[in-house]
Amino acid sequence: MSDEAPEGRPLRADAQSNHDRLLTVAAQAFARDGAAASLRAIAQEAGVGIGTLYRRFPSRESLVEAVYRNEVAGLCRAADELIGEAAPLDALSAWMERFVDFMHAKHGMKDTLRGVLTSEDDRLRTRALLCDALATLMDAGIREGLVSSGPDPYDVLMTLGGITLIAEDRARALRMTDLLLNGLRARTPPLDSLVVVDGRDG
Amino acid sequence: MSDEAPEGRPLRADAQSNHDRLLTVAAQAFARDGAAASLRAIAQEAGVGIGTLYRRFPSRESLVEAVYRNEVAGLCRAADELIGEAAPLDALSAWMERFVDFMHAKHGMKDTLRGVLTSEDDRLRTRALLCDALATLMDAGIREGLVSSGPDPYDVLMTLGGITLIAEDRARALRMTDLLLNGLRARTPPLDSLVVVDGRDG
DNA sequence: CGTATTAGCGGAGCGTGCTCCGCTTACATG
DNA sequence: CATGTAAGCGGAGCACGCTCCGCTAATACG
Repeated sequence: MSDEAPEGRPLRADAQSNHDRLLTVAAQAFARDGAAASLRAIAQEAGVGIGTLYRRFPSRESLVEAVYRNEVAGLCRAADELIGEAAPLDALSAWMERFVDFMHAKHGMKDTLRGVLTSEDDRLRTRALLCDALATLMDAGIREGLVSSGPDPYDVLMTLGGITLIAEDRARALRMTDLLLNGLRARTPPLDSLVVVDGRDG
Repeated sequence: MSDEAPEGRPLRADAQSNHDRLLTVAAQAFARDGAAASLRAIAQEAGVGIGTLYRRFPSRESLVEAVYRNEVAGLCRAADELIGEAAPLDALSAWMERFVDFMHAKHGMKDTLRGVLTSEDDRLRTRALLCDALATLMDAGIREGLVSSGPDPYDVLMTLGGITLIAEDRARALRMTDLLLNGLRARTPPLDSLVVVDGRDG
């Protein structure tokens, strides 16, 4: 938990220790109580004042993001592995499933996670990380002509995020993901290389 | 504002009057302050206690839903009109655009609107209304072979809802909607009625 | 009209998120 | 080691959402 190294000059020793303790306690609290965990209680359990918590993590999102940063990073790394293991569309599908499962596991943190995905705050690098991972997966599909080159990966990520935000159960989320995936597929073969032989009315 | 007629025995006269006043005041408050409008303030301005507000509208969603019920009903009615006016896919696209605009206008009410869309509460008929409207639009497309018959309209509505929840700006929401629409399209024309005449490599 | 019943009322009260600012103390410097 | 200073601390305080329950008065009925 000491792997946090904020930019700028290093934190004062006591501040760093408080920071680390907050993260540890917050991780436990979120796991135990869900996103509804009281920030006041977290601060108290970590032995700091509520003011200290808010100075270090100005928004609930920033705390959540810090707690789950490693997990998200793992999700992003998985994209590269999947590309090596499966056909592009399968890799894309599998990654989206992992994304859904990750978000689903954070049950009750939906409002917070929306903040993570949409915040303008540059310090929240998570969004950019996810976006890169998805772009990599899409590119692999585009190179093989299986995925349309039109859609912006960011839009796709947001749609995926929207799905996980609103879907109550995993099964529905996966069906919705399929819908999205279908929308991503390139229309093959190209229309102008085709002709109708047995048209039964248009 | 007196068009509210809850099921069961009619409200006592004073209760009905309070109910109506709450709706009027809430509509103004939401328009003025967004979803963040203080329910306490609304109750006070309507001249009732906070307890009364919560008894009549147990959740924030239920109040929001009541305030916007008419608007949503109009949106649903528009589906039928659009079917008469435009080709199925265009009608579907146009309706989705109206949906996006409606939600966008309710800026800041995203958490609340998610509740309206996902709540299990049967008294919130809004979701069913929207679902029916969307199903009608999809059916029109299915009959002409333009829309895939696979996807459940509810899933589609949820995806649309997810898009409007997470998209910050209208343009992005519309691009995401296009993605969804693309996922809904039937693969036309049927593959087994086609033959490649001028394939330039797959 | 008089009365009983019960639908309806309203605010005290608890726990929440978040801000603000006077106090404390770790660290650089001599 | 002594000291100045600014980085850091922490909780009082405010407004909020929501619940609970004793009080009030509208209505049904004789």
